[in-house]
Amino acid sequence: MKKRNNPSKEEKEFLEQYDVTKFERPSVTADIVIFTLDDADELNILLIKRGGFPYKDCWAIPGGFLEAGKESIDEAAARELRTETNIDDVYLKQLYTFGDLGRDPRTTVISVAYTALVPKHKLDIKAGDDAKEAKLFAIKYDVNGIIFTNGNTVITESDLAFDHAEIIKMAITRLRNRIDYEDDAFNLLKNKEKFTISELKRIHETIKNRTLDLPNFRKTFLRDYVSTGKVIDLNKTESSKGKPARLYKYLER
Amino acid sequence: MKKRNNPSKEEKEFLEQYDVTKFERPSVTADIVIFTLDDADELNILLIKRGGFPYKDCWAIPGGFLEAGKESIDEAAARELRTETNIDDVYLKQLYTFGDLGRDPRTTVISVAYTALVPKHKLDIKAGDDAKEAKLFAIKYDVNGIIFTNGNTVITESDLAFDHAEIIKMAITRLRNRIDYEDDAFNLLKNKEKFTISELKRIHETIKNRTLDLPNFRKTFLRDYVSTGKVIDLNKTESSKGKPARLYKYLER
DNA sequence: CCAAAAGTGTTCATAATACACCCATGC
DNA sequence: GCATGGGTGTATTATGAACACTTTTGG
Repeated sequence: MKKRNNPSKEEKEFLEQYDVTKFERPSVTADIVIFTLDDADELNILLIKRGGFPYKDCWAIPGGFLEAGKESIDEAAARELRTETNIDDVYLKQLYTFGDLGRDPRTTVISVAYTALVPKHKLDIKAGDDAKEAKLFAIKYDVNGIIFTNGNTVITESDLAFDHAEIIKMAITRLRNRIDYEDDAFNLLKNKEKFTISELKRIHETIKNRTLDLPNFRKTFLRDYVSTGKVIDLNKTESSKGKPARLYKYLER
Repeated sequence: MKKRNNPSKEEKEFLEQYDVTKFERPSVTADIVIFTLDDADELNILLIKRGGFPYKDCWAIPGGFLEAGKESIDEAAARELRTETNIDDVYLKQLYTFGDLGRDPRTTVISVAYTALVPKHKLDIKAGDDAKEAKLFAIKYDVNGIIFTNGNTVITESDLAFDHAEIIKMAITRLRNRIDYEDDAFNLLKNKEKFTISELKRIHETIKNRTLDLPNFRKTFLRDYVSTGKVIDLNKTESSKGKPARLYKYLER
């Protein structure tokens, strides 16, 4: 926090008498779009089934009210992520703030939305306070737009609570736009310290929703990451089927 | 707003009894970084001198509290912009939401920051409620970082209230990153319906803080805007000094 | 030997950059 | 005619995409 230059006695008195009820205040929530890749390399999102009103039994992205004075909004988002998935220290970035009138039927609720990128094995999903269920859903598209599937369950945009469909769509768009010039994709690797070019390519393919050419992907990877020192070549290989693949390690910051 | 599927009687009762005081609520403000170009084609920002505590007599970006229930945050931002500059219908986009603990000494204040791009002649600057003065400042840089100058007045980062220096710096960075692939620059033209390539080039140069090559700028302009139909050639010219320049018109959306 | 996946090399189209030079106006 | 800014053309290099081909493993 920025340091202030000598608050005067006058100012101190003002602050002590400041009436916190002077303005009509909204509630503020931190809501999180949690992305991961499933074993079939499909983009998944964590949704919870709401246990309470409003939108009881509708699916929603996890989130919760900011406890004003106790935590920053970033901390509120991190707390919600921890509550729902038992993880800490993952990619968690602010997406956008939603504050239309009537987006929550109770009262004015400003939602500060975040995007989290998490490798699936780190997720320990548990339904939080207000949630009956919490599940991962694959993101697919059909004529009517985006859909979310998990086994027999199919969720459409209109099945989602509040304006969460809009939030999710913005999160996907942002993720797609960022992937070519930001390091976001590395956060979805099973292991950032030991991965192959093909693994990283599959993440890019999932996010962009199209196949990529491996030789070309390799070329740009070597140019943009290895040559610049952001990624180091471990000089080791790993084999499964076919020719053993070279292993790389992503260096944070 | 999304339509909800048949709120049950049970849900209606819940909503009627909902206690709005259940959670500790923060205050929410909409604060605006207003950019314009002065007659010397320098990037300017509107700052106000705070008339009340906290940070009395410090310079700040204009903004004000969201009147929850009466307006959306976007509307609050538009209202603040109108109050301070008497303008409507200009570029106004959400930038980022700032919600660190202690960023406002009174109480928890979440600030939803916006960026406005306005041609200077549209600005009718007036000091609002809480402001003693409102003035445009040229944005410059020196060893200690960003500074704001207007005649003899020089404002440094530490002269700004709250975390407004951080907000302004983020706004500049975002503006710079967007200018190559978004149409933002057109909003700073004196007249979007009638402008020359050189006028647009000067805006790009100001924002990027470096000179550009006119032949190359023209080429990309013709390729990205004229050929795509986003801008039309008016087939007219305007002369001042040197060869008369061809006039273009930007088509909104 | 064969399938499968990794890795190399070549070609082509497009884009960014630098810069030499010509054009139309006012004075 | 000459200074001034507008406008054209060309060469160089970087980037993105398509694709043919080779290499190394497991079975």
